[in-house]
Order: sequence, then structure tokens, then C-alpha cells
Amino acid sequence: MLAFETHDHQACVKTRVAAVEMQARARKLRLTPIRRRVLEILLEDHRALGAYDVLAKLEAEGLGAHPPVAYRALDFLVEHGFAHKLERRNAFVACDHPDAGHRPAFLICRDCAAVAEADSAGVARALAQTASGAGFEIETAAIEAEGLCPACQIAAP
Amino acid sequence: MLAFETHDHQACVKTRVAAVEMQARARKLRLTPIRRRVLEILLEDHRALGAYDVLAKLEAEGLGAHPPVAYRALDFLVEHGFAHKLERRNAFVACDHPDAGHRPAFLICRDCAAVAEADSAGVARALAQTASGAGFEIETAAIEAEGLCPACQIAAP
DNA sequence: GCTAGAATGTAATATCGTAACACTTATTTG
DNA sequence: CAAATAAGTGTTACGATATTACATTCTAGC
Repeated sequence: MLAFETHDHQACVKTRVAAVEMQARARKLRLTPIRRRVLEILLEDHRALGAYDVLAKLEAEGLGAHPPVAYRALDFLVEHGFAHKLERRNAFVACDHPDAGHRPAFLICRDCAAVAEADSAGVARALAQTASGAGFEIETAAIEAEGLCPACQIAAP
Repeated sequence: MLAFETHDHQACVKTRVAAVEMQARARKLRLTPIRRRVLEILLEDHRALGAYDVLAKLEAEGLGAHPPVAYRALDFLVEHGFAHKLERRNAFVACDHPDAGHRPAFLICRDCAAVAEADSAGVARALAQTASGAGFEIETAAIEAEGLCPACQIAAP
């Protein structure tokens, strides 16, 4: 639950960008300057950011001023498992474990928008069982809890 | 998993509106004509409808032509447990079990938008356990699976 | 009937997201 | 290497989703 703990964030961003770079190379994906910068922007917080928040930062740096620029980069990151979309917030967050194809559960703080990934295996299993009883074939599952992170429980009681 | 089975839908709508009416009376809520009609619109399909879909139907019947009309009625229904919002789709669906305060899991067909409610107790328990390990205090959880309903598995293989 | 609170009507605008097409840059292939 | 192809980017325009604010009307309770 990395996001809720203090840690050396500079280093954290660096190692995680490096990890994605490696993954990208291995999978022959192009981590272009815009995509890389969007990933960094997401990593700089462990927070949920809207597409237009990301776009504003890009724009301030002269990297593209129109919505499709942000959406395309975000779509790329999401598609390849380097970021996730939070459906409840129409927002995006960098992935904690940049291995492709996982779909974690999310714990989202309603106060500070910090986001932690949680293992969804148990949850997914329970869901799959229910679905199969109905003859429903699950393709993807979004599991998003909202509430208060430890810090905000103290700050705003 | 009512939504995926054939049934007498006329009767289904009628009994469910009646159930909500009783609930509303018991809880001193005002099920006004607009709110009632929006509920019926949602019940007429067991499908996910966008706010603007609902609004279009209201408009065609002369019941209000501006977005807040639809959103206010939908918010009322959601707030009191007579409908749910599907975050992944920015859409709404009538509640299967109009008792207040429950938060089911959803099985949403990507093809026909049929929606079934599934028991979320097991899923919620698994999630709560993970969260408590992180010191995170869950207030609400959205659990939404997307895939193919039985009918659409046959229709579109 | 009066009044307070709830609900509705309406305009304007914010926020989120995409289609379409021109152009540039990278990769493949003859 | 050059041409052909594919992938990525720049830009315009628009569509879809949602809210704020304020005026007006309705309703319940006195």
C-alpha cells in the first residue's frame, strides 16, 4: 500500500520510469517523450489526475495543448498496463506494478485523491463465482473503494 | 440474476414501481411525477441508460427538457436506493431490491447493456480486509464487471 | 390562507472525451 | 539507401456528461 506510506519519492519516480522503460523495450513499445512525460506526471503524485490536469502540465511545458494529446498518451499507458483509469473519478493513476494485464482493486481517498492498489485476486474470485452462476462471462472488472486514507483520517475527523 | 432471464416484464415494472411507492410512503419521500416516470423509464429496460437518454424520453413526454431535471430525479433515486449509478458507463439502472443502503456488484453486458445485480457480500469482505491492512477506511465501493450476458454470448460469439 | 421548505424551470457553463484529417517521424522492406 | 508503410503528433471541431445559480412553483404543516 505504497501510496499511503512516506518514502523517497524522487527515487521512487526514477526507478519506476526506468522499470517502464525496460518493459517498453522488451515489448517493443515506443515510450515517446510525451508518453514518458505523462507517465512522470502521474508518478509525481500517487494521486488520481484528470486528463485535463495532465494536459495543463503538458501545455505549460510546451508539449501539446489539445485534449487528444493527453488522451492518446493516457490511453497508451492504460492499454499497456503502465497506468490505470479510475472509472469513478474519470481520472488516471500510474500503475504500481508495471506488469501487463493486471487489474487491481483501488483504494481512493476522497479527501486527497491518493490511490493505492490492492490485490484483487480474492475479490475477483468471488465475483467470478457469482457471475458463472448467472451464465455471465466476465471480461473486465472495475473494483474501486472510496474512503479516507490514514493521513486524512487524522487530518479530517 | 433477474435481468438475464425472460419474464413478464409488464408485471415486473408494475410491481416494482408499487414497491418503491410503498417504500417512499413509509420513509416520507416524495415520489413526484418526474421521479416516478424516471424510475419507470429505468425499469422498462433492465438496461443501463445515460442521463441524456432519460432526459430525451422525458422531453418527448413534455416532462422537462433541461439536464438538471433528469439529474435531479436520478440523484433522488440513487440517494434513496431506488436506482444505482454505473460508474464505468456514466449510466443509471433501476435497483432490483429497493431496500435502502445496499451496494451490490454489477454484471454489465458490453453488447446489450443489460445489467444484473449480484451479491457483493463476499467481494466486499475481501476488499474490507485488504483495506484494513492499509489503514484505509472504506466508505463506498463500486464493483462493476463487464462482459457478455448469456444471450449475447450466443448472438455474438 | 400563510409560510417554510421542497421541487421544478431555465440559462449558462464547466468538465470529460472523441472523430476526422493533415502532417511528421520512425520502421520496414525492396 | 530510398521508397513504402506504419506509427505518432498537431489541430479543429464537436459530442457527451454534469453542475451552478437563480427564479418560480408546489406542498405540507400550521
